[in-house]
Amino acid sequence: MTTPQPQDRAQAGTTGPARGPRARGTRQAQALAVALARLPGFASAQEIHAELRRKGEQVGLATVYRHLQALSEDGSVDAIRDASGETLYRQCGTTMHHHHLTCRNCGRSVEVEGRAVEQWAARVATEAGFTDVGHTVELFGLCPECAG
Amino acid sequence: MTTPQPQDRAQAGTTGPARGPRARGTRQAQALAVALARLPGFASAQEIHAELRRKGEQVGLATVYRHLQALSEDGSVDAIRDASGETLYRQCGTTMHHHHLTCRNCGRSVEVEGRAVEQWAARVATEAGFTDVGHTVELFGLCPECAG
DNA sequence: GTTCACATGATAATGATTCTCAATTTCGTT
DNA sequence: AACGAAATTGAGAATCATTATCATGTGAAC
Repeated sequence: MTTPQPQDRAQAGTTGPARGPRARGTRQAQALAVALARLPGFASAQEIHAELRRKGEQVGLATVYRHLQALSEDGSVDAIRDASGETLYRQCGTTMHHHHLTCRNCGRSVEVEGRAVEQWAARVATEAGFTDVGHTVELFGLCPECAG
Repeated sequence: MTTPQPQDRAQAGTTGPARGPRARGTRQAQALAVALARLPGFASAQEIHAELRRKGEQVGLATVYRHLQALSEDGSVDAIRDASGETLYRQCGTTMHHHHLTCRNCGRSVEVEGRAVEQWAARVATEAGFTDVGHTVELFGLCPECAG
């Protein structure tokens, strides 16, 4: 995952109202919440949308994107990018800062802590005189299941 | 940067002939080489292309993409992704494995070594039973110049 | 039951990247 | 110099995930 970084475009610093939906009461929001809770690893918005349709849920693609983006922004779900640049989402067990070891085949992932990395990043940043430094640290490999 | 990972699409394992151009003799390839050598940090393919045009070089966008991809594949240039997902390229001083501390404002970057990170990654991967593990580690911040 | 702010979704728009394929260029060989 | 096969180039079309539009739906407060 990535440490908080200022967004490029809209409301960069302004603590204005969030963009996406906030209420969890709608049928669509609940369906998405259930799907996310079941997912054992990272999945793309497209995959999650397809999964919802498969289960008979009537949810629009745009809505899936909107919710995932909103959830991602307030830290409810983590977002990473796969090798092809596609964004993958996952609901993690903790809200605390952590990283992921993700299977590049099935998406299953393990949450890992990286105290050593945090310290290394902080030291390197200071030495170079950079400020407001955030880091992106992701591990991709083959899980025991997919290794066979 | 990222440790070598199997490509998704074309010739995944086959040590077949590379896809992009190989000869450096063309006017376009040289112009790109010069531009890359001058660049003090990461820049997108679009930016590099624009820069070439600005200098009067007649080079097509597709050609810039092709060369950057080819150079990136054989390790001549490093590629990372910015916050918006766009790919940025840079010719680094070393071919050895390293990471970057990049200014998210001007693109200027510092090459940093991360022995600590490599070891952490290896340990975490082993503990989880994952194999063929690669990592993505990038630092983004504001350089001293852009901080003011 | 009326109202209204927010949520939804079909569809269009965006934008980086890749693909197509005919025209051009390179370079070793005459 | 000239030839010709093979590689390179590039304008424009095609991809494809993501975002923007905006008309319509919907739930909660009054």
